[in-house]
Amino acid sequence: MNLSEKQRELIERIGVFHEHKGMQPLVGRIIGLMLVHEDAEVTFEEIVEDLGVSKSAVSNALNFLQAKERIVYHTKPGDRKRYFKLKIQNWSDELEREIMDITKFKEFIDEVITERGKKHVEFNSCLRDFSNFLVFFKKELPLLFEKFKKEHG
Amino acid sequence: MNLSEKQRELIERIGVFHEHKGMQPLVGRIIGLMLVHEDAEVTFEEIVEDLGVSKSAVSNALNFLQAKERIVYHTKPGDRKRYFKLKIQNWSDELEREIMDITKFKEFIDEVITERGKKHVEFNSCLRDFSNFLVFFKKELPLLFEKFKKEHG
DNA sequence: TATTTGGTTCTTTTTTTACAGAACCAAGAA
DNA sequence: TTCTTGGTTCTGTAAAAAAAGAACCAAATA
Repeated sequence: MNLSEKQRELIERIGVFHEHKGMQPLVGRIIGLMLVHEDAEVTFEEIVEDLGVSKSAVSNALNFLQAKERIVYHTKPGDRKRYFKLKIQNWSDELEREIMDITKFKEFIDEVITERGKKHVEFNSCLRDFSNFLVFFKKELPLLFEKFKKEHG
Repeated sequence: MNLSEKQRELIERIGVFHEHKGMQPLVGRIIGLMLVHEDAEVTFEEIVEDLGVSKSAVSNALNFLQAKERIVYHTKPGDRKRYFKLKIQNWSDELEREIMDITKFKEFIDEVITERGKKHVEFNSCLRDFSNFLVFFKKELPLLFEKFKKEHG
């Protein structure tokens, strides 16, 4: 698509952001490219050209993104190319899942609580407090998402 | 402290959980050890012995955890050793920060919106929707944390 | 049937991460 | 003053992650 310097740099920053979430560099950059691309969709070879990476790397990255349900592709009649685009409709669900994953730490805390001796009363009580907070949080979070859906979308 | 097989295994799982957040393996295991340890605090050499790792690795990991304000240490009179423990009191603040970090993605979306052409109306409108959701979410999240603090702690 | 296209898979290479080991340093203790 | 202790720093290295490259495959085309 002949990206401007500004676009390239934005793609890089979006890439780094996703690296921090544990994604591999190219995966993040592909997300960036799809966001920035004027057509909002890209083909396999466009990625290879625009990001200057190998076919194998692109193949793996795209399959990963599909497995994670972050992208989908469609095809056009008489054209064997796949046109990939982001599944942005489900981003709020994605966000909810992501936050819920963080709260899975509660499982460990509870296990620690039952496993620990009674010795350190204050520490144990801190752990219980946080566990209780997570119970509260896990209950409230979905309500928050619903609230928005009612008020808006 | 002579850890049981069960404790070791729990430490490993807590370690892996933290690896998924981008921490390096040893850092996660140290957090696990501090959680499981009956004294709720550990010394430098205890970590070296219990986790079977080098002094340099421990030194780096502990300095990292201090820089991130995840641990603190105190000393005992006539004892040069440092006793490290988790700052668990601030875990809910930590969680709030962590979630807020995720929502920083809004900055990129907004930048993408201003940078993109008007061509793909639906895609653009999806982006705006999600950006608006994040505005809502960033406003509501702190209220949720406050709500708990009022109702409980 | 041979060739091109779009993409996959397998192996190799490069790069980065995570840690080990040794030398080192400062503060007490002997 | 020398030695020990608790910890740091620097350099090397093993292992893992990320990507390259080439061979490959299936579908469509010539």
